This record gives sequence, structure tokens and C-alpha cells, in this order.
Amino acid sequence: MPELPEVEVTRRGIVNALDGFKVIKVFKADVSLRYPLLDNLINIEGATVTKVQRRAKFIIIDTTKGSLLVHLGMTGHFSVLDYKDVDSFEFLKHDHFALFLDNKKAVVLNDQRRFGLVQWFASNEELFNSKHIKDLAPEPLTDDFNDKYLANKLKNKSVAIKKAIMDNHIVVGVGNIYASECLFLSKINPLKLAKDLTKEEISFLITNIKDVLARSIESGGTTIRDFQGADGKLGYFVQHLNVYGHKGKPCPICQTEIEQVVIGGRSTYFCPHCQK
DNA sequence: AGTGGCACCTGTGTGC
DNA sequence: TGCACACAGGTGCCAC
Repeated sequence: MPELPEVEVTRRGIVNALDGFKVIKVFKADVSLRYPLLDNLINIEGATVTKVQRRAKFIIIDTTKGSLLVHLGMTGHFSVLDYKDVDSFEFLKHDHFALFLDNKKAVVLNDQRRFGLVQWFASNEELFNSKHIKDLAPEPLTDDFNDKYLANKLKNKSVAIKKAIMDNHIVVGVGNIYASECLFLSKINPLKLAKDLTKEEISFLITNIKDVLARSIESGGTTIRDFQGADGKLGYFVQHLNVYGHKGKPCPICQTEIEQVVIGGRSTYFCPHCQK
């Protein structure tokens, strides 16, 4: 489900329920997500949350007793709910993990397809050195993601540019929806090989990635099927999508029919006239 | 090393 | 109505 904007919207939706409050109870389901939910998740009980941050599509919850790493996978989402007492809390189907806070808020992770991840680390440092985090590329909304950096990463890359910008070793946070949208705005054919982009195209692409992600965060993310923020609100950036899911519909610029192709096993949408 | 393809899951929509 | 199949916002592992 979630790309960078949806994860950031989720982070903002849970931070006020967590930050500065004490975890009095942890719930974990018996079934595995992408990895098993280990017993050491219980270690967070009694800890006070000190920070809720995001790195790529991961949410990181730092506490006085260690750090929690969470990934939402395709269908994960958090809800912030009120509870009266822990033992009578009624979970929904596919609720796999929950934190019960001393402010009477429950932060509950629901993940239908179970591609998500929840792992406990003894320290923030250990978490950032974990295999999930340590090799991640720069954040797209920082100055580290710039023309010089991307040009260097793309030279000699014999993969479609669409696949390249979804590669976490090149830039993080760009998923299947925003990849199509950014390439449309940049007038770049998604099948074009990464190494064949001109300097100007790389520069324009960076501008559009930053712009699209930032605007989507401000709109509450994109809801295609089931994304919702932790407060249950839907994402309204879907109204600003130009090509994703628009197969056969007219291009908003030239009216040519939007085409769909599969790149790296993922549906990709583009205007064959505007994107060269 | 770089690249392509598939596997991991559940649910929904489509077409026969 | 029922069934089979394709597809869905992500990532990691495997074989070439």
C-alpha cells in the first residue's frame, strides 16, 4: 500500500499518541509477517517513547529501552484508538501488533497481506546498522539526493529508468504509483534505460520526484484502494494522479491514450506521445 | 556485479 | 452462481 508519502502521513498520524508516553502493554499475533514477530518485542513494555521518525518506508519508534522498526509492506496501516482496558480490547481480523500507551491510546498495526515487518533493536544504533537500514540510498526530500549524485548512480545502469528510481539503493521511498507519475511530469519514457538519460532529464526528474512526494504528503497521501492515515482519513493525492491507473484515458496534456506496460513485474502507465 | 523473475500473502474484480 | 485467473501501494532471494 504505502509509498513514502503514505508512510510519512502515517508517522504524523501516530506521533502524538506515542511521543512522551509509556508503553504499558504489547500485543503481537502468532502469525508471521514478512518475518516472525519475535518474543523480544515484549522488551518495549515499560519504555517511554522518545521519538517517532521515518527512514525510507520504515517507521522507527525510539524509546528509553530500545528502538522499534516497522514496515507497512503493501497493506499495512496503523490506527490510533481509545481503549478502556487492555484485556477487553477487541482486535480486528489482520491486526498483528499493538502498543497500549498510558494515555489510554492503542496504536494498532493491521496488515492483510502480511508483507510488513516489526522488529525490536536494543538501541537506535543497532537498528540503523541492521541489514534493512544500513544500505539504503538517500532520502529524496534531502539535498543528498541531487543531480550529481543521481547522474553518478545512473551511469552504466542498463535497467529501465522506472525500475531504477524504485531501487532502494538509488533513491528510497519512490514506489509504483509515484514512479509513473514522476516520469510523466518529467516527460521521460519509463522504458528508457537509466544510462541514456541526459543531464537535463536527470535534473528535471529529481525536481519532479521531490515535488510530487512533497505535494502528496500535504494531500494526505494517495488512496487507491484502502490506504488511510492513522486517523482514518483517506489520501487525496489520488485526485492529482495524471497517469497511474489511467490506461486508455486521455493524457491530460495531449489527449493521447495512456498506455500500460509491465516493467519489473509492475504495472506502469505513461503517455507515448509526451514521454520520450 | 548486475539483472530478471519469482515468491511471500489475502482479497477483490473480471470474464467465461 | 461458481470457478479460475489476474492483479494489488513492497521487498528479498535465487539463478543466470
